[in-house]
Amino acid sequence: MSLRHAILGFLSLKPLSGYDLRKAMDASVQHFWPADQAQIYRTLARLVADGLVDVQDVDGDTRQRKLHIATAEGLAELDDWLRTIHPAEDSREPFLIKMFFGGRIGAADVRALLLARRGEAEAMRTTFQGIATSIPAGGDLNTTLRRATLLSGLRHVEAEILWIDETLEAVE
Amino acid sequence: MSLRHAILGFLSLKPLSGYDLRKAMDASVQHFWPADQAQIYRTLARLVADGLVDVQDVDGDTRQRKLHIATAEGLAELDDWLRTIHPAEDSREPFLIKMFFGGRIGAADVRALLLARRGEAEAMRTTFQGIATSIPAGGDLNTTLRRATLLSGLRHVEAEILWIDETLEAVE
DNA sequence: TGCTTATATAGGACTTGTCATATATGACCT
DNA sequence: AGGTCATATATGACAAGTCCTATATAAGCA
Repeated sequence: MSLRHAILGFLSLKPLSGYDLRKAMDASVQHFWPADQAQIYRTLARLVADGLVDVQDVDGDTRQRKLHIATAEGLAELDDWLRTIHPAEDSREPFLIKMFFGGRIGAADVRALLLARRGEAEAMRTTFQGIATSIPAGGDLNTTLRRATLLSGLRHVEAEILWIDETLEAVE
Repeated sequence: MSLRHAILGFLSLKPLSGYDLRKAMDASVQHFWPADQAQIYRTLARLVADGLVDVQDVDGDTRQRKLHIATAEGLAELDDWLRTIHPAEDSREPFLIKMFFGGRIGAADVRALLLARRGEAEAMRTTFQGIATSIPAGGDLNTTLRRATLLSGLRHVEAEILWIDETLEAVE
């Protein structure tokens, strides 16, 4: 249920419409929290119902957007969540299921799967590197942490590429 | 929808009851595909309805278990899936959302989150290392690939630990 | 003027997975 | 004989997310 808190996080920065929220998330946290448009609106509605977010219709504007503002309770809830130490959630890796039963399809086909994945990982590495170098190290805490979320993605694709090469060699 | 294929994979090795399946999955693929008991039984029922798995009641046995056997179509479906190159799925990392908005709670609390996560990652590294060393390298394709799924987990926790240390330093 | 695109919100149907609970029996122990 | 544990299967209620579709308006362009 982290979308709730991701949304509260964005609203803690400034009031946003559902539409803006979607764009903001796509532009920043998409690689570790891809958000579905329908889900954003539904979660927003839920947050409003729970009193963690206020809505304000914008009439003076050109568009009929609904500005969402985090309430004091919303911010308190966000900070509580941020400070809580949650155990790591388990991840699902369909690709590893394929590897686990790869014996059925033989080494050649397994190599093809690994190479395809390697290509994807390389592309992601390039993307992450490009964005990461655009954020200089040594900024304030916010910048440092936002940079860190990117580096996390980068470190994991790097590890993935290394693992693929290692596995490719083992399958040889 | 990979549980379907994970199940087909296990049934391709030998017929199993839902109960056995759960134990087999917990003992081998749990770290990349944790399976819920209810979900296993429901998916099994679905596979039977789809003609990919046959059921056989075991009467002679002490227990009233239902042996599940992959049909020819089931195995064909499994192999098709194994050979298909699927694009990597996006992962959700609640922890990174916390990092992204960590500026709200300050460096000290962020460090606490990172250290807690580091502890978990270290524990997982130890577990993975223990199991990985029990599987010697250089076996047949099946063994190599099963070892590879473990090494994948190991490489990723290693990367995670490195990233945590890097981030801890940046937050200093 | 008409076409397309971006803005903006929302509901329906569905899938996957989780959590709790129900049920029943055989095995083992005291 | 009674209690507990492992075996074995299954359902109900729910949460979270995906995909598709509907709706409406403003902006920009040809």
